[in-house]
Formats: sequence, C-alpha cells, structure tokens
Amino acid sequence: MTESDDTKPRRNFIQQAIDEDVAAGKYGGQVHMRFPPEPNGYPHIGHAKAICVNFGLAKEFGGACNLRFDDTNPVKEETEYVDAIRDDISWLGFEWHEEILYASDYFDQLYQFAVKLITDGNAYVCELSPEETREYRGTLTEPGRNGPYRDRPVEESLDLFARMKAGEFENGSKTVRAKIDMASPNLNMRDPVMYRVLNANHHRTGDAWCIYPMYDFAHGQSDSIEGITHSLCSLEFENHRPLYDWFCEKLEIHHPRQIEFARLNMTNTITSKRKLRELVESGRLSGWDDPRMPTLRGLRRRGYTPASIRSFCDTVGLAKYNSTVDITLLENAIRDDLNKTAPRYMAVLRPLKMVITNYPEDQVEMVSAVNNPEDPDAGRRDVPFTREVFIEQDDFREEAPRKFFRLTVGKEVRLRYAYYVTCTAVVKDDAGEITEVHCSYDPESRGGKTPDGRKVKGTIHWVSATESPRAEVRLYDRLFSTDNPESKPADAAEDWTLLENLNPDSLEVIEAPTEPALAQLPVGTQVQFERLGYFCVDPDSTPDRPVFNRTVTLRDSWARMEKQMAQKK
RNA sequence: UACCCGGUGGUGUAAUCGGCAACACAUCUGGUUUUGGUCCAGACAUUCGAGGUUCGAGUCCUCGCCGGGUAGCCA
Repeated sequence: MTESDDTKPRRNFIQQAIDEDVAAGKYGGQVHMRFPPEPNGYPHIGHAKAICVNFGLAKEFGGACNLRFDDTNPVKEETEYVDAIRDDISWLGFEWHEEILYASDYFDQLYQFAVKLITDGNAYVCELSPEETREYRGTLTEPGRNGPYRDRPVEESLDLFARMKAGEFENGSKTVRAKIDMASPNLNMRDPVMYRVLNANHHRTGDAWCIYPMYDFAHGQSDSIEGITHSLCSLEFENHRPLYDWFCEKLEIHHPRQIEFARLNMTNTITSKRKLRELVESGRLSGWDDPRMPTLRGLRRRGYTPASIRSFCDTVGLAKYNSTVDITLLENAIRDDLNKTAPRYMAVLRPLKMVITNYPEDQVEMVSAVNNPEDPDAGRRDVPFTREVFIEQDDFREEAPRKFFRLTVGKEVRLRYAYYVTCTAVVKDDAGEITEVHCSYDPESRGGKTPDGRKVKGTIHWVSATESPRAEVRLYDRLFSTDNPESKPADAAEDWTLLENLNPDSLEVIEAPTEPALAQLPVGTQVQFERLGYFCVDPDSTPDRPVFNRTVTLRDSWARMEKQMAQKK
C-alpha cells in the first residue's frame, strides 16, 4: 500500500487507540482481534460491518483475527447458524486465524476461573430466586442490598458450586455471583451472575454441562485465553467494561482492551433478528436468502459482491454514537463495483413491438455490440437484428414531453449498435392502447452512425422480436418504503406493526425477451441490462429458462427530471 | 429522575493532541457521451446553545439543552 504524500491519514478513533497501544509497546506491540458471534441467527449487513472492522483492523496492523463462537446459551444456539456464519465470513473475503474457536471449548477453564474467584473471596454461590435477585439488585436510581448468601463461607460456596456442576440442582435455583458492590451506580457491578443452572443440551458439549457461564464471565475470559489484544464490541457494552476489567484483574490473567463502537443502522431496512425472522416465518419473504433480506445470503443472492459490501463498510466509518446510514450508500457501492466489471447486454422489460417497414422480412443480421465500455478487454459480441424488434414502452411517447429525447412520431432515434430509425406511425387496438409502432430505418446508419455525421439525441435499447429467448426477471426494490420502518405514524391504529411500512412493490416478477447471449449464463453471473440496471442469474434458473434478479437500477436522471416536472405542475 | 456515552451539512464520517472545516453519498447547475449509465467541472455547514481561556477554539474549561444505553439466571 503506497499512499501519496499529500494524502492525509484518516484514522478513526479505534485505529488511533491501537496506534497508541502499539507505539507504547503494550501487548508487545502485537495486535490480535476476534469476531465473536453468537450462533443464533444469520449474519446481516450490520454484522458485515463488525466483521470488516475486526478482520480489517487485524490485517491493517499485521495481526490475526480469531473467529470464536460465543456459545454460552445452549437454548438459543444451533449448529445451523455456525455453518451459516462461517460461510458468510468466507464469502465476504476474510480468513480467520487457524481453527474456528468456541467459548464452549473453555468451559473447563472457565469453571476453574470461577473456583479461583470463590476461593479468593471474590465470588459466592447465591440461592436467591430470579425474582429475589431482581429485588435485591435495586433500581436505576436506588442502590441494591446485600443478599443473605453473600457472606457465606468460602468452603460452602465451593461445595455448592461443585454440586451445581454435578447436576444436583434445578434450573434457576442457584447461581454463582461475583462479589463486587451491591450499591454500585453501575448495575453490572451489583454482584453480577457468573454461572446459572441450565439443564439443556448444548450444540457442541451435549449433556456434559448443566451450568453455563454468563456472557460477562465467558467473553472477556475467552478473549484473555486467546491472547486477544483489542476486544471490540458494540456500544451497549460500555457499561460492562468495568466488569470486563474487574474479572481480568481479580483473575490475574492477560487483560485485553475492550473498545466499543456503534453498530450499523441503515434506512429502508431492519436489522433486528427477531423482526427479520417474523418476515420470513410469516411467508412475506421466501427465506433468509430472499434477495430483499439485509442478510449476507440475501444480499449475495440479490447480486451484491463481497467487494461492494467491504467498500460500503469502509465508507460508513466508525463512531461512538448511533446513526443511520442512507441505503443509497450501499446502492452506490454495488453500482460502482459492477459498473467496472459487469458485461452489458440488452433485454426489454416492458416490450412494445416496433416494425421496421422498410427492412427486409425474414432477414436476420448480426450487429456488433461492445461488451463493456469501461473495460476495453471485454471485447464485443454479435446481436441478431430483425425487421420486428421490441423496445421499451417507456421509450415511446405519443405526446412527447419537453426534453424527451426518445421515440415519438416523426422523430429519429438510434437503436443501440444497430440503425437509426424514424417513427412513421402508431398502431392501436380497439381500446386505444398502443400495440405497435412503425418505423423506417436508414440503411446507411448501420452500427449506429451515418456517413453524413448527423446526430440523434436518443439511443434506445432493443431486442429482436423473433430471435430473443424469454427470461424470468424478478424486479426487486427496497424492502421498506420508508426511511425508518420502525417509526409508527402518528395516526396509526393500535395494532400497527412495521409490516405496514413494507414496500408493496419490493418484488415484481415479469417475463422478458432478452438477447440470445443471456440464455446460458452460469448461476450468479452479474450483468448490466443496458439502460436498466444490474442483474444476476438466480439459482432458480433452469437450462431453458434463466431467472434474473435485479440487484439495483441504474441511476435514472430522466425519471428524476420527469418527476420534477410533474411536481411543478 | 442514578450512572455511563455521545452531539460537525440532507446522510455517514474527517480535521495529524488549538492554526483556512475535508471526503463520500444525496440534491441542484453545466460539459462530454452510440447507456438520460459512466466520466468531468461547479454549487450546497460560521461544528447543539451560552459563557470562559487564547493572537487564534469543532478541538480546552464551566453551565445548560438534546439524544442513546443500563434494573436477563440473553448476548
């Protein structure tokens, strides 16, 4: 990486913090990160940011990044999610350090840590019920009170803890608690629970354990065991940092630095696992990989590239306050990527038949088209041209508005890579609907220019009416039509849910004629349909009927202009 | 009403420990163009408020105001 000298370094607050640690020789100048997902759901765009931050920073500082599953709550976690998370991280383009790790690998060590804390008088076995525990804890404004088991003898706690592990007690009957300060203004320090009795089958340890450590007593300790130097997490753990530090100090173990940053929020979508699950389970979306989902598998199926998501995560930056990123940033990232790489093709989404009256019947002529004007190496291809072609309904207007450069009776436009055509007549059915347009072409204009050098304002795409295979095209749009799907309108009914903010037009399925080259592309291939947008080949495709998903439309400044003119009226 | 964290354009982030508020997206103008795409050029903020320190404050201090987090045996 060489940066020009005049490029000012743009360091976010975490990079600066690590810079300082490295410069001070803390942790021997080493950097070792980790990404610690709980395997209880599919990763979404918000996780992508966390992944990019952790793996990206590790790489930047020449360190490694572990992938560790935070699997300390067996009732919520499943192997299915472990696999999904692993695959999505790989897909995004990151490599974790050596083997995949699990907090559950450390259950024995964690148990020993707890024994040490009890032995040192820093923890005890508590027999308060969950309700009593809450009562003793106090409230946000009132201090808690010491419980009756707080000062029991060390030996007694040790014995009880061993019996907890041996499975002698009911769920919820006993806990191990850190002995800190029931009057602390930080509720996390009011003797937090370290272990609970949970008779549940764990996805990896099976029935070996019936007590499981809580996040606060598993996460930091796992970081420590792995020699993590910088432990990044989201903002809501800021209040846990004193506890994170307390455990490391009392245990006298390697002490990583916890740094918090804001998780990603984006407009026009949601990132709540629970709500996404609702969308899937209600059948409104086809699954976790529905191309409208903000999940990584959804984005992947939609046509988003790993590079585009990484670039997006790069531009959203890092902060210590919650913000909401405009979804146009994501859309811009994929356009930017695909513009350089996606080969162009022609397809007509809303066909209108054009008859070129002075063109020979039954003639099929191949015209040569550029595959990608952004990439000289992409070459050219042939596209069949015939007397009857389809053009886009939008590209013809009987009464053309101001600045409409496209086709209207009496006007000449260019059929991209083919000929200039001039509209001579409109044909309508009994209902008055336009069924076809008639044109004459200029044989001299083959390839899209004329010897006399005359210019036409408009160039439109087309497809042969007789030589074009059909494809299924799924026109995807934003999942929610409002910036903030969670915001309830002032006049909303009592049973309002965010489902009412769903974009009713987030999917439209159509059949479209395409140029022949589009018929046999491998699943996942990303292309641009000229003047329309970027599309990719969906796994639902069959050999005789490809299915294309619209990833994102092209920018459409004409549509914008037209909308503006309509508003001015 | 306890404690913690935070407020920079329409949006998201910068500003090298006090020195001309920068970048991207969005929006608007114009130019190029065989995609109304891309590309190029230009426009768009006196940094939540009030004081204070200073030659000089987005940066430091004080007091307000506003927003977020925290009372799981979830993570």
